[in-house]
Amino acid sequence: MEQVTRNLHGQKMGRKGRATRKRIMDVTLSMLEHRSYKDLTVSEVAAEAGVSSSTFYVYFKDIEDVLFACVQEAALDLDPLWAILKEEWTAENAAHQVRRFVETYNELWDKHRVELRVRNLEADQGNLRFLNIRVETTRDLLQALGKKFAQLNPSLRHPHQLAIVVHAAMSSLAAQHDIGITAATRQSRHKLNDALIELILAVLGNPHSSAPEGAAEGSERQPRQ
Amino acid sequence: MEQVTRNLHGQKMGRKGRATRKRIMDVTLSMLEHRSYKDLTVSEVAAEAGVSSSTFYVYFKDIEDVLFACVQEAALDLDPLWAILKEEWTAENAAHQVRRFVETYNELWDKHRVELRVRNLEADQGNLRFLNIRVETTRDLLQALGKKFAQLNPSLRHPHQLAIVVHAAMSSLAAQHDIGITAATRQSRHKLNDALIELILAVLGNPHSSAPEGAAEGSERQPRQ
Amino acid sequence: MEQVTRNLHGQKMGRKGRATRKRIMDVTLSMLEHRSYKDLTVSEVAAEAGVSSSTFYVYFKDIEDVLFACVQEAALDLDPLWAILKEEWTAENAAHQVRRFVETYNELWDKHRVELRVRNLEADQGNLRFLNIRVETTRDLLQALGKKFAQLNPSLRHPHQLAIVVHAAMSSLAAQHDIGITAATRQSRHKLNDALIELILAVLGNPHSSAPEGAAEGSERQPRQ
Amino acid sequence: MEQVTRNLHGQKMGRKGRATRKRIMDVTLSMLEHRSYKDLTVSEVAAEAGVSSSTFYVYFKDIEDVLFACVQEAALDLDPLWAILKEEWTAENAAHQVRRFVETYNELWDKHRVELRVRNLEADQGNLRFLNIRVETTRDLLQALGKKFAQLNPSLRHPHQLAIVVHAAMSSLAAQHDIGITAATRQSRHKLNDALIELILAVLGNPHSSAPEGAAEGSERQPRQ
DNA sequence: GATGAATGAGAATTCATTCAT
DNA sequence: TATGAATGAATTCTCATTCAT
Repeated sequence: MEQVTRNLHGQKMGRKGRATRKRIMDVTLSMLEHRSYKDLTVSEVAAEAGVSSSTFYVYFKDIEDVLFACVQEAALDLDPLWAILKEEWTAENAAHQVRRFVETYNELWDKHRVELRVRNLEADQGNLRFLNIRVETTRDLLQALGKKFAQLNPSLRHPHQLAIVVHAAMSSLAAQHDIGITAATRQSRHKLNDALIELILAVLGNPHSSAPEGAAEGSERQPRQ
Repeated sequence: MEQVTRNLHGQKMGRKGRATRKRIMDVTLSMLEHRSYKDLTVSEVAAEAGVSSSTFYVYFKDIEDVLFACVQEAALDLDPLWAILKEEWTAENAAHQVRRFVETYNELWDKHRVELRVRNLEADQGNLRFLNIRVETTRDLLQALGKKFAQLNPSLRHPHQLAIVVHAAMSSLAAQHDIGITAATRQSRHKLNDALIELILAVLGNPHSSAPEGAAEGSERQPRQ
Repeated sequence: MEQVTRNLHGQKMGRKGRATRKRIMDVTLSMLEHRSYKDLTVSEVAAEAGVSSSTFYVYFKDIEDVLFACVQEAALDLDPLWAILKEEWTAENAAHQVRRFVETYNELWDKHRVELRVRNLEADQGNLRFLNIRVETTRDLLQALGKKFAQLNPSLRHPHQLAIVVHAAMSSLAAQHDIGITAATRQSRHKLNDALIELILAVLGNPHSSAPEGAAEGSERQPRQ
Repeated sequence: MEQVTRNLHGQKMGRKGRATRKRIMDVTLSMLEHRSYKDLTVSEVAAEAGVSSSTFYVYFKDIEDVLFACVQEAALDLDPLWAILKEEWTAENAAHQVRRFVETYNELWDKHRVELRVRNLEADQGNLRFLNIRVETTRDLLQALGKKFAQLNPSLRHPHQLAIVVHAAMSSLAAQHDIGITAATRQSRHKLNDALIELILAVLGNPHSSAPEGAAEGSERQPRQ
């Protein structure tokens, strides 16, 4: 992904220009934490960013344009997941690796919640460029995850589809989790992760049970089956 | 859910009024099959429904209001799922019942795709009334599903959470499936369902293999390992 | 002023019809106690009166029409003032009569505040029928008042103009007095009346000082000059 | 009263912006000379000012908002009255000063008739910001006038209330005077002023007779009794 | 005597967008 | 690099008003 270096007027951006552009992006994201996408206006974003709306148009075509830029940026941030996938997954550490994968995935959603939510929202409605970037950023990852599954349990009939399903569950849970943040729902996030992991391990042949590592947060004792 | 009997002008609705109201709802849903929610306008909807936009405002406050009414209506249509949950789930028929549940769930999404997508989209953005109706319509269902899981596999640590996770996967898959409908994606839908079912059965202790029943639509039958 | 006996559809009004018509008038007046005339709508008035807006049009052409009817009704209620003017005003009872006149005038405003305010508001903006009814209801009264003035102090250069001026003061004070009703402003109303009466008596040659009759309300003792 | 420096879009107003804003205010006032307040529309005002209605909303929220700005401006124009109140009022010149005060007051109404009428109309209906500005602009003035009264006639029981009453009369007369301008009513304005002045002087102890100074316009001079 | 139902007409309002500076 | 100023073009929205029942 090449660096954006010129604004929409074709001018090379200097330090100040880049700062303004970044500010608009940041402000847009932070506004979306509390407001609905469909009600966000250029003037409001500009005002919040401390520039006039004319200035907005120096850097972006419209709000969607800003958000696409944000989504692109967020898409670069998959390294932590790849790191895990590049390690060895064995019957012995599968439980551990699966847990790390799920938790890292959640962390990425926490970090890029707004961008990912917008990406999915647009993609689900058929917006092509968001659909593409979702496919592109997910495909290889799910491919790799599917391979891990296949390798851990060679008898799986659809390892790749399984990866897709697991991913569907993860992203759906991650997308919902922060709504109405309360101690109660926070707690249950861990339980949901535990359930998800249990599910995955079961299909992988459940090589080893997985005790949650930071087991402090209210997940109940687990009678070994 | 009590019957709506008065329009926004406080008039009692007669047959004609109810028909007009319904027409606006239907038209809104069908337009959303091909257009983005945030670009839908009252004037367009009204025109498409064959009424003036003033008439629109006799029955609804805005587009969101129409959609909420649609979501409410769709929420009443859960009987098919409840029917399955009210049957006996045994080790012998678990595979069968799980498959029926998943497929029925998919059918409901196919029938109410637009309403459910909008419901989730608004809920995910924190819109309270959509959030509430989502919780309300899902809660008891997942409770019941969790019980089935617990009963089939008493050693499950988090049967209820498992139901939530399974539901997350189902709805995420169902929500995405129609984008760019092609023979290819249709096929993969069956594969994804198979994978999902495999996943569920695995965690339930995989009592019996599940061969897809209506195997007509190109999903490969694969004799178990 | 002949009785209104037919509605705008030309139908003779029976008991029920007259009741509905009256209800609309009453409701309009009472709404104007707390809302601005220019924001009042037919639908709101109708709703408040418990009828549909179609029904409104059976009895009145528009809101102004209702109000004009109200103003006409209020205009019939000048007898208390005429009663005082028909009595004898002598040097001895002048103070007493002036005070009665002023206080009775205030009572009429308290009773018909809304109608009179609307009448003046429309008249001041040049609305002819309101202008006329104001002139008609005031003319003879002021004529008579001027005569009393002339009779009590024959040296007055402009007794009639004086009556007009006095009336201007009275109505202006009466119109403002209820704004922000507090114990404080209520009290000051009596003081203002005292001042007004003092003014009138002064120009009448101040035949006898006028001690406020119900002297309870905080008006100070009055050193004789 | 601090200078308005930003428009409703938050932009700093430059020369051009200020001019446009002023033009809208001027046009609004002049339209109200011949039209009723409640029928004035934003589109009409904008058109008359030679701008689009969008431009109107750059500077004002609605018509009331324009008018409030006008009223604020008019409220600054009380210097001529203050000038008179800062002079010495003696038994010898009282008649002269009172006449000057009354006539100057009338001139201010002639100059700001529309603003003042709207201010009173809104205030009388309970509109708070108009109520406040009326109180604020009148309070000190009446205070000062009351002091003059008290000083000229120390035996007055309610000099301040007297000032209020006198003001009520003045403003009521001034407000009505232009309705149906005719030679006849013009003449009577002078007579009414004369009557008012006579009234005031009477209560002040009538130190000296007051012959109208600019006696050209048909008001009869009447040598005192 | 009353009112559902619908709407025409126009007014309010919003907003993205342009352009000269 | 930034922004006042202005607006076109919709869109929303309101309301009085009509008419058939």
